[in-house]
Amino acid sequence: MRKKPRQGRSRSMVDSLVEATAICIAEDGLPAATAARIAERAGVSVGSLYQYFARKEDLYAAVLERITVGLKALVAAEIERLPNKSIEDFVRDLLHAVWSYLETDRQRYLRVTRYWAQLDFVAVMNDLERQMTTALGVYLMHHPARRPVQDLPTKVYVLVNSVLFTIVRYISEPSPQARREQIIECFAEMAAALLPAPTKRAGAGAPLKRLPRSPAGRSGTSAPPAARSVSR
Amino acid sequence: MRKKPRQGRSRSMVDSLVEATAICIAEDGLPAATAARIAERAGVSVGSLYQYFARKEDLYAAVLERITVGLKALVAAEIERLPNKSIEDFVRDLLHAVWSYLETDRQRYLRVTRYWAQLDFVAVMNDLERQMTTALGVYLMHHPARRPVQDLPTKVYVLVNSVLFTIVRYISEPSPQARREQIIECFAEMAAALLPAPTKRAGAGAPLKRLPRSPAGRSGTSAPPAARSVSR
DNA sequence: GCCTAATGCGAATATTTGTTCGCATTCAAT
DNA sequence: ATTGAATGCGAACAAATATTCGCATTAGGC
Repeated sequence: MRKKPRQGRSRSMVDSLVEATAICIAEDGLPAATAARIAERAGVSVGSLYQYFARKEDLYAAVLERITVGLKALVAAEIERLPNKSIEDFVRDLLHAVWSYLETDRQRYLRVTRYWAQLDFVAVMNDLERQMTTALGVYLMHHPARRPVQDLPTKVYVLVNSVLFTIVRYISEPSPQARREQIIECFAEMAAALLPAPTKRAGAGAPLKRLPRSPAGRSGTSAPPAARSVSR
Repeated sequence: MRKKPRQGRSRSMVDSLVEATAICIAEDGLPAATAARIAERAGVSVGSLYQYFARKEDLYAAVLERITVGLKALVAAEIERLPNKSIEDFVRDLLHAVWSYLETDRQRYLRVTRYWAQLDFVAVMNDLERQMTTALGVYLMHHPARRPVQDLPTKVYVLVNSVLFTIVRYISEPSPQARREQIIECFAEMAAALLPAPTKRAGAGAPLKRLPRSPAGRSGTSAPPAARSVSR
């Protein structure tokens, strides 16, 4: 950012500029998000735009930052609740939360994320991965299954990528065949298969049937005392 | 295409133009793939370019077409061999093939695919999905498991998207933690969990351990006749 | 109410890009 | 060798875009 907004009006202008950028990208695509159009949408002049953002890429970065902050907070909050849940419920709840978040404001964030290759979304995903890996690592240490989980980082890498990109892709073509609920269930199943749950019943590692969204996570595993959440 | 190349030299020019477009996109990104740059890379003039392609978007489409043809052929070939394999082996082999294909020529195709949102890659993915869904539907009809597979189209949708985007993402940031082999194994495991194999051994539905790439699929299942339902 | 720094403006500039057009060159059939 | 069509060229044009700059307006402390 070229200059810091000191007064109230300029702060709100910067804010509406970032928002306008997000709208432009979401509605007309990244190439159409030009300086002039963004300024117009924000109701300010281009001159004012360049007073706070040296290059238009900085605006893109600001949008990404805005998305990221919310996303990270949300994931952190879900991780906080992980110790009391089964992996399956954790994934289910996390996905519902993430999906809802990305869908706010007519899927604004979701549509922006389509251009991840040209924005710098990889950094965000790396963070998410790290966060998830350590959290799940701790969880699995406290809920040891008969069969230890191997290659946890790889599995998290695959799961995080799969989830995010599938959601993003879903808005590009909602596929009448697959509804949101089904997709989420599918991922819950996949995660449970990859990270075997702490054998709550003596049966096989694979989940038997998926219940119609159990009332609340609460699969009676009392969180072991030591080693709390792994917030960052 | 504006005009059809009749003579040999023009045909090869069109070809080198498409190739140059792919290289430009792969190496410097879609926004940098301008008409002038593409023509220069192809060693022809812009005038010649516009003699065969009315708009530069047509060039992008041609690149996508080129990628698609190979990809579809490859998938079709793997599907051909599906009946004699386990799901796990099928996924493993398919992924190796797809990955290798997308990696040819310094990952040229892979890098192009990053811009799927701006090219028209959704149509390709829809095709792949359809192809896979019917193939797996037939397979599951002939290899009924104890627990019937539900929501096959959804699962295929999720798997196809997950696989493709994870591969594409992998080249953006190879993630030292996860190597290619591990990722493929991971997907094989996921697929096997989602589409329960025809219980080759009496044990649980989930695969016990992943063997170090069994010599050849050949899971001796002589297709049972009757065929169970594959609910969709 | 005054004054200075902060803010806001939008016409103007310099590049970049997509696309066209008239002319030169080459091909292939005769 | 001749000839007409196909091909190739790149300067030229128009539109879009990023970014700047001098000037007008406003806010908030005194």
